[in-house]
Amino acid sequence: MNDTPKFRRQAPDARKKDLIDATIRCLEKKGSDGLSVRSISAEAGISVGLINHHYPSKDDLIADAYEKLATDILQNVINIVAETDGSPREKMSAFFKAYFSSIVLDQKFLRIWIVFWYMSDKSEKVRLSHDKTNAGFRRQIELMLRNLGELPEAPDFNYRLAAIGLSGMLDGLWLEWCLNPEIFAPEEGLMLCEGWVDGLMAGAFKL
Amino acid sequence: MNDTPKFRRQAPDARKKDLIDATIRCLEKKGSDGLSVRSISAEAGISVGLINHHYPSKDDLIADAYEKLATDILQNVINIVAETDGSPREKMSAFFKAYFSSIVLDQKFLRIWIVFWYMSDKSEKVRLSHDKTNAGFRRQIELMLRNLGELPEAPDFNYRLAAIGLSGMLDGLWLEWCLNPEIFAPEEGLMLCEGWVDGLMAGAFKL
DNA sequence: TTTCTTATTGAACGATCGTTCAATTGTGAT
DNA sequence: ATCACAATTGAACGATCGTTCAATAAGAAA
Repeated sequence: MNDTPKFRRQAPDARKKDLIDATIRCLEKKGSDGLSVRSISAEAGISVGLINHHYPSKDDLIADAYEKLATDILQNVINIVAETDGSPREKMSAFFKAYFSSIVLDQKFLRIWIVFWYMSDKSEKVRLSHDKTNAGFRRQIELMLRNLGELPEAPDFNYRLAAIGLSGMLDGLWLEWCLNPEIFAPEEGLMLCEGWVDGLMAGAFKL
Repeated sequence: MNDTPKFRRQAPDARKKDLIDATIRCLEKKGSDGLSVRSISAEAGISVGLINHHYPSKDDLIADAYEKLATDILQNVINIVAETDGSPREKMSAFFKAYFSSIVLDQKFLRIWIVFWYMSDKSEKVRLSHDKTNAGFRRQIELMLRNLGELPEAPDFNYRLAAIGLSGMLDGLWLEWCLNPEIFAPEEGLMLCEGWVDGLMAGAFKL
């Protein structure tokens, strides 16, 4: 009679990938209102029950989505830096340019991040995803600063402390721009970070 | 027979103050789990219905609590700076010292702030409280930078841009320290900010 | 003491939440 | 073509949410 199937079966791994993507899309579009299993399953085009078939709880899905999105964003930036041939200083500039583009500087990301942070307070799983991705970001910053610091013309400075300062400034500017993009332009944020690194290389800080 | 009253009446203003305080205490203690009217009313020692008698909705109470807490914290810092006699540069240092003390740098505040940010996405009222208090913070930073810039030995720099850079660094370090206090010590954050201002006054940045 | 105002209570309501599970059905293996 | 497995469905459950509102009673005014 009716030979159009009511649903399509998928292998667990493929379905989980779909669910993760749907979760990210859902949080992008609806923010904290997109956090419910019904909202996510509607976005994924599947029934409510399927989420708990593939995940022990909603929190595990959120944690996976967190890790996927954060890793993707960082990887996008890293790829752009890797494609740039040049000195460590030029690579740092390439990093800033990518960071202050819509690859990172996008209000939808803060909208999602707030939900992740909110969930981190409730769920151990989400907090673990947070810690892992945060460490990856800081490691990347520190690596670039180390390459800078090993140049012959570079003054002595504390790599760890410099990485904290720079990622603090990056995070802070990202946060503030997302909270209110009218306060300053992305290029101004970029200029502030370039200036900070110039100051560092000129020995203006005692680190 | 029983002459101990079942409850004590309070004037609306006094009761609202109690509710605001209870909300802040509740969010401090329980984070996002302390957001419900039942949780808040239990903390305040009153019945569930009373909140909606004094506030049209829960969001209005949250917005009031946001504004109260943010204003109080900023005021505490301003008071300490005001008590400090000295040059604009010394006042800036007093500000940093207060900022990197538990007056501002306290994990419980981020826990509360995440709830506020989370609510900002849902409630226009909460977002207004956020915008207002954020502007007050930035205004204070810019004022101190202006006092610095008007010194005869100061180089020319853009006050607005400098305020964005400094408050970005302050916000970012606050956020990162609260997310994971083991990454760096408060004194290190203070040192980074002092170094940034020293660089600014030495003309290391082109702002 | 009596009256009147209104702050306060707490049960009730409808909505929504995450999760469960028996029934269904797509799909590859036989 | 048939079987067996398991991916998928969707109704149902109990918990919790914010809000409403009729009943109550505290406390000032008369």
